[in-house]
Amino acid sequence: MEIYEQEAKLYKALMHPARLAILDLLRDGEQCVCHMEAAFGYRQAYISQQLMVLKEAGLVEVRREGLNIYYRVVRPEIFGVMDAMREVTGKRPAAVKSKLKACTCPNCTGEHEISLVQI
Amino acid sequence: MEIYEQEAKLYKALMHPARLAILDLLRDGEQCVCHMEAAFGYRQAYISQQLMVLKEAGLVEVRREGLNIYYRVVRPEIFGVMDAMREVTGKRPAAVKSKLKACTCPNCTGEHEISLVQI
DNA sequence: ATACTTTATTCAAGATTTTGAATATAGGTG
DNA sequence: CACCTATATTCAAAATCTTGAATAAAGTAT
Repeated sequence: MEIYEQEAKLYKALMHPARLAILDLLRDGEQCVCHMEAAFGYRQAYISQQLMVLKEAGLVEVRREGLNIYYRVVRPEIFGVMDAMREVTGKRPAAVKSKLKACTCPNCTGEHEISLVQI
Repeated sequence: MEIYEQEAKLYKALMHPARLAILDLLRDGEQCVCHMEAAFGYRQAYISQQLMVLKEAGLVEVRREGLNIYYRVVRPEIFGVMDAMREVTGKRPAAVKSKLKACTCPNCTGEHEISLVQI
């Protein structure tokens, strides 16, 4: 039964709305924590806690660049799981382009456009 | 964010080894509770509790036939989620043919062979 | 060094899950 | 009806999850 235990742990990592939202935001590549604050309006400590859960599950990894810390998904197959779940519910989340104004990371201030969550 | 909440509830239903095992057993059609007792060695009350979780999540439904009660999956798309998760872990569970000896339901006593979990 | 920014950790109270034990219910049989 | 069998429900203690508040740490800039 230990395979089921391993799977159960991964489902547990997905078992939270904020973590699902974070993973969706990471679909098109790494994002800094400030992005997630700006996108969702959660407090920083809260996001950091949820990111730790994803990291302990082995789903994301971290990279530091100056002041900012970027998270990325290291098991892209997890998006297959999320897509399959949307076949069950029949719904998909809206893009999160809105309310990204407050982010101050170098990727966002000025030059490039905000990346969307395209599903 | 309510879509994420709905998804999170479904992941929560999958977040338990016993429930994953039960769903695998239901891959090839309905099974009575006694099957699950025989297949996994869990006590009856325990299985019944896990089945209630799956039922409340809307993943399974029930049919009574005489003394026996048969559960079946009503959202087969959930198997797509489970298969996708096995792409993440790279492992798949073994068939559960073994230890089904003790089951006494009419489908098992004598006439037909036990159905396997074929993935 | 000092101050500031970004992110991480710790702590604790409340909520929820897990699990076993005991008991209840519902249908079948004699 | 009395009894048996198969399954469901209830209850409670232990474990875990959630969430906010406070604080720490690590890097940058002056």
